[in-house]
Amino acid sequence: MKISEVAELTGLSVSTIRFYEEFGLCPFIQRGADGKRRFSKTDADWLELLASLRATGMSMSEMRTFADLYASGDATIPKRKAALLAHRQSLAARQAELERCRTILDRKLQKYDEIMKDQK
Amino acid sequence: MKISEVAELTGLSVSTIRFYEEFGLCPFIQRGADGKRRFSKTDADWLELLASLRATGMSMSEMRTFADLYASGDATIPKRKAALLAHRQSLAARQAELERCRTILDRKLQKYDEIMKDQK
DNA sequence: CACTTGACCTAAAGTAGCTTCAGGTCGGTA
DNA sequence: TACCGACCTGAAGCTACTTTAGGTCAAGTG
Repeated sequence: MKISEVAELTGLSVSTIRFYEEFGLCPFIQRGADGKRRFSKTDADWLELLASLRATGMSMSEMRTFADLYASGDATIPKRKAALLAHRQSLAARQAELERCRTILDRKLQKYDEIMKDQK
Repeated sequence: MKISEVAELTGLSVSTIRFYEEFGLCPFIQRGADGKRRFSKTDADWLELLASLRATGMSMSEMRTFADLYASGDATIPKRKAALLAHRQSLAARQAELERCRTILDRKLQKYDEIMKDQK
């Protein structure tokens, strides 16, 4: 798979994928004889997971910790599971926070409606 | 109201509030004779709204546009309402995206469970 | 009464997470 | 053969803050 295809698939930009690789988030990417990156299905799945973690607020350094576990093989799966469970918790908190902000926006919209009604 | 109290109230840091003022996001902050910022209830409410907008992904430049409308008085309320409605749409999209990411995490957690079960 | 502490101030530098740019190498096509 | 588009690297630029350095002032303490 080419880098542009993985970008399409994951929603990450081509630059971001290269940036992640340089940062050590995807350790196993092979190169063809032409020097270009070749992504396996596994690589693509891994990047999709990284994209979800990033989109839900995991920091680069946490992601690197997670990637280091990934690079160390299946023995680290319990640790990876624990990390994902913890992150799921923080995601729930983030979702609750977004809901809270939504009610603030909605209240503000209501106030605007009242003001506009009064002025008529 | 002191800056530290507004920080407490809004969840913004003291530095962020100063940064927002310098950037022109809160035009009406008065200073005491001692040179310190004094926040009215209205100022605090405005910063709370800014905090919600920021937390839900509005950019600084969009926030400035919004703040400029705010500074121009009640005549701009219809425009402000339109801006908030548009932003509410993008918030909904963001929430949907978080849900999507959550299912990806959950699927991954399930896979981990299967692998760990197989190994026993 | 001197002294320290703590909240505030400004201006400037540092940071995270990307994106954009400059400059170069290929393989395919008109 | 000459150009196009996708890839490459390394470095600079950008956004939204945070941290640091250095200073003022009021209040509390020995």
